[in-house]
Amino acid sequence: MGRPREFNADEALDRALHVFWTKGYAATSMQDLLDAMGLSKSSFYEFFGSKHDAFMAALRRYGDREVARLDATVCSGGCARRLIEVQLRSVIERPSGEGDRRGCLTVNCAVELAPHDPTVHTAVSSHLDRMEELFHRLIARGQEEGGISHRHDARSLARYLVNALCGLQVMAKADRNTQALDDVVTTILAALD
Amino acid sequence: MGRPREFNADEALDRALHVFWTKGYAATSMQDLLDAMGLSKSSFYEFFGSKHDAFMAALRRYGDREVARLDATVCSGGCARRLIEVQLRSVIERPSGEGDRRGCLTVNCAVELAPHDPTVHTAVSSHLDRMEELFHRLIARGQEEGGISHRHDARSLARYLVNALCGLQVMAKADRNTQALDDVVTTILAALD
DNA sequence: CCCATTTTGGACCGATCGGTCCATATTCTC
DNA sequence: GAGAATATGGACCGATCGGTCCAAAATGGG
Repeated sequence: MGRPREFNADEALDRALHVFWTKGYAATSMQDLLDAMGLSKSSFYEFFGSKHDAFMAALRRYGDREVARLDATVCSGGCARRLIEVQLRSVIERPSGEGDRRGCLTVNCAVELAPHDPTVHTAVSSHLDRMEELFHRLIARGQEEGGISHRHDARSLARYLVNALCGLQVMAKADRNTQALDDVVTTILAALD
Repeated sequence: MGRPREFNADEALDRALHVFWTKGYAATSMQDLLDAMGLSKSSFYEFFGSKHDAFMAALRRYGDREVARLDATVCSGGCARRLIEVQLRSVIERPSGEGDRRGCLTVNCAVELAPHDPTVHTAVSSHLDRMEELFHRLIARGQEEGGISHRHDARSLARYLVNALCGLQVMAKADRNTQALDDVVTTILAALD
């Protein structure tokens, strides 16, 4: 009953996600959002509540997706050591000149908003926790299978990798040269030997 | 000749730096700046040109200071390995509840602005380059003295440490728990053995 | 076909944005 | 103390900020 919605809510949220991801929260205006989402102000406020609400929805969707992606990787059953390498390299392999260098939305939010916005802080923490957990599982498996040494315990290695990954996200945003990033990944991975 | 300035330009810039560092560029309004710096709009625009100009001046001052600090550390002649550990721990040792979790302004800018602002990108690159260079010197010395192994070459280790440091800055902003950060630092440092 | 229900476009809101401008205030030189 | 030079306070600018509101439009059920 009632007038039917003229837009796809999922798609609209994805477009909002893309804008926030590219420009950051503060630098994104309502007009930016409405233009990208292709809906009117009243529809936006009806369905998303506020700029901040929409942002939180987008951030949570982003986190869930990233976690699901890593989860699928972990469950794929490939060589743990190799899967970790692929995960690290995927961060730096976007060609230097390419596009917006959006980086990782969670890292972006950790930097821009987490210190002052408890809601964002919670979402960021949750994402990092889940990433750490998945890496932990992956590393434990790698250690059982022998591809990863027991020099460090799995928990420490998981935390270490999350940290390294966040560092790489920053390096990629700063557009560091490819050779340097390659050195970094190689050195990071040596901790698994 | 002419009416004398009523404020200290260095001090005013430092106050602006503090605001940008705490709130980020976009979230800092002119009013925020004027309040913190204690000067009028006309004085601000007379001496700093624009919000963006003032920001760049603050960012460069910050970078120079951080580089000078690390340089002093490197030149202090202490045990290289130990100096590196201190440098890493200094990032995470601010009590979790304390203050604003401002992190590192260069990392903040790399994330918020570098992808879209060439001037910022240049300043960030310069800072990271100089940090890498100082770490390189420190590591090379540590390898000569024997406190750091030759398992990795000094250049790669320097880049690896810059990356790790940026990761820790993100973790600190996200207010990760102390135990986890400690694990990370320990694991990072193992690369020097 | 009419009404209840829901969505939509867009006018409108006060506040604030970064920035300009100028009259006034304060100094120094002569 | 007159006049050149510089600094300051604050009025003022158009644009934009995030958000509200309501009349018009579009649907389904009766």
